[in-house]
Amino acid sequence: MNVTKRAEAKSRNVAIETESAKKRVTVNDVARRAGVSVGTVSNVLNGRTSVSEERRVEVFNAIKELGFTQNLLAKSMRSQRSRVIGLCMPFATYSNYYSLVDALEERVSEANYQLMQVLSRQDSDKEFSRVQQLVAYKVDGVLLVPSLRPKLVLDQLAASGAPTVIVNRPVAEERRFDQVSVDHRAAMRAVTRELVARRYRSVILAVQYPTLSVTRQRIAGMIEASKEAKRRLTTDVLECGTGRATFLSRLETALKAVPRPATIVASNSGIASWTISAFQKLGVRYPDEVSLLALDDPEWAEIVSPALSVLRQPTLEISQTAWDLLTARMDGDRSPPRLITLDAELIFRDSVSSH
Amino acid sequence: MNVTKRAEAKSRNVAIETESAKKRVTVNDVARRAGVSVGTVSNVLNGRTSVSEERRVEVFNAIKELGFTQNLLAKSMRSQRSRVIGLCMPFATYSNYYSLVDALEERVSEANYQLMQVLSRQDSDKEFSRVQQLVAYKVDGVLLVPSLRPKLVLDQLAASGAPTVIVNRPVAEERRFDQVSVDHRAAMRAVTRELVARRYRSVILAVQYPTLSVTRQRIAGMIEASKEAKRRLTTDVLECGTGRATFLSRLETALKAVPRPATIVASNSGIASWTISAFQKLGVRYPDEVSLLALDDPEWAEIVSPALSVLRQPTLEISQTAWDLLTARMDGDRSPPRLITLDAELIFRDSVSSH
DNA sequence: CTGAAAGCGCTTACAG
DNA sequence: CTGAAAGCGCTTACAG
Repeated sequence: MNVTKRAEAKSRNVAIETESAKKRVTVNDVARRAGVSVGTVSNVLNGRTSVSEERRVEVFNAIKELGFTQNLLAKSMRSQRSRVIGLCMPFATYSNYYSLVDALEERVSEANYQLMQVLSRQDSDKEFSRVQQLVAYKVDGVLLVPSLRPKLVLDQLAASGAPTVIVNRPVAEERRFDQVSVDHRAAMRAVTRELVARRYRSVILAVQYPTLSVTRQRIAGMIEASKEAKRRLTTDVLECGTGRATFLSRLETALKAVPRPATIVASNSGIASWTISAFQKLGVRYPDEVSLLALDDPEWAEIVSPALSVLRQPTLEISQTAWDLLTARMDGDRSPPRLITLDAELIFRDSVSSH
Repeated sequence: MNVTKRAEAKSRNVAIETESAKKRVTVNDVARRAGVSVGTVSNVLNGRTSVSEERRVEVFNAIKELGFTQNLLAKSMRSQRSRVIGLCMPFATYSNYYSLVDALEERVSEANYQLMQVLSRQDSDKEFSRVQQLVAYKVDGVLLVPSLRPKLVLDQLAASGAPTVIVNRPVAEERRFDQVSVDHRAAMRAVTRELVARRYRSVILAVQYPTLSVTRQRIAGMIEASKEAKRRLTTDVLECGTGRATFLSRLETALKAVPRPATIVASNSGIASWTISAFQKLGVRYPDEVSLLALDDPEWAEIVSPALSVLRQPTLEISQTAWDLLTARMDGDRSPPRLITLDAELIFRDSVSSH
């Protein structure tokens, strides 16, 4: 109905400018008004130097008088550049992710691009179809925080030829795209070493997705550090399950079996929050009985008491690096894909005691 | 360089399918392969019934063989419908906002639309230019959480004719667009009444943006409730300022002047978090000395201790309603704009004592 | 420096 | 049910 209305309004009577008839002003109208050709209008619009000052002024006047705005869809289509960036990530509601969105939106919009955002919700089928849409909209580039099984989506991106940067979650064996993330293995090694130095006897890594590349790297880092330790250190991985109730009982069991003093390392702030709840319910006092550390840095870390120790992800640096890599690719950079790792910052607060 | 490369690859040699020559498969190629016209391919693609089963199969085979994917830019341009929704909000990093993004992305993508997201960062100039971009990309509809001074952007949207729904922050005197939000005045009235019933003698509303419509409505609600109260209730508004240090000293001053028992009502979870920090620094114990309540519901409300009392925003309901309104408008609904208000849920936890 | 023409990849009446 | 043609609103070589 809307469309029919528009179609009517448009049929051969461009001159009409009634309130009701939705004026659809194009470069043609501007050209006519300014007494130049559409090519010249286009040249003015795109800031090409080849237009005389006099005509430029005429064109700008016509644009103002007619209230013309460029149709970016048409422009994208003709110039084969959409100036749209696709962003696909598993979630929007974790600190790690919305901080990234915030930082990327800044980069992207300052470079005069738009952000088209989709969520995979950690489901690789959804991820595939969402990214397919992005590709079909001819985004100039894709920023991807991959799901658990990103093989198909990555094949799809490779086939599409869309410049792509993998962010935050490295994909092992993937050599077609740039990747930027924290070195999760080194970070977890550093965390574990620090716990050893503080005379902890056990570390439990609480994870949500055991098969996730990030998780595996963290486990590897934890084990490395425990092997090289002079003191004996028990390490364990706790699968959190999908519900709070499950987690609560698993945590309770795990705590019984573990040599003290022990630390729970929560792989994200969601789990850290579950853990604190669980501690409250179980009557476990931290850090007196068990310590706690989270592998990302929620905004509430300092207002819970005791304050939460965290590994702070370098979100700004990650987003800046990802954007730089992506723009280089969009500008035609054909050099071999790069794997960039950044350092996270370890911040100890009251939730881990010093012994 | 990228563009030149593509242009080369495309010049008249569609048949070539070398690895290097980026195949750009179009409906023309599909039509040729299937031995039908492009019109028929289009009809198949759009699920029109007017195509014989036999041809449909041929077309689908050709699509599969050639690895064809529709160019949604071209489709949008020709059909005058982009199936893209523009979303503009001030921030991405507050619970209120990222929950909304999450819920809206679900609605939007299930309806086979895409989300183009921009942030105004509470700056009306930025808001204006970002929304201009959205309009220029011919989004089919706009969801707007307005900034402080949204007049120009709303005029712009009205002029563009893009169906628009104002979300979360109602704009007074605005009658051109649908609006959906919590009735902030009623909600604050309810909060205040409840505090009166609990024998509180003073309420301080801590706000970030005194001129924001939401803030003014809340103040009005607070004052209404205080006037109707049988017991005397002191009400005050505390401007938080832009930095934590400023806030800390202002809060300290405010607390001295106020009759006890008193409650701080934080207008969002960010301020609630600042307040908790400030309490910790000032050695103020809540709720013993002062109570605390936040007007949105961060995920950390239950893990701080004492647990935070909140007014929970009906994010899911808001996003569902906004989406319903928007789709109706996009489908041509021309009925008078509606102003829909939803109820928020008041949840008392330990941060407000019962006296 | 400027204009006329072709074309980006689709959809949409309109004949047949 | 199907095809040929026009056109969405731009940009881009190419003449002049």
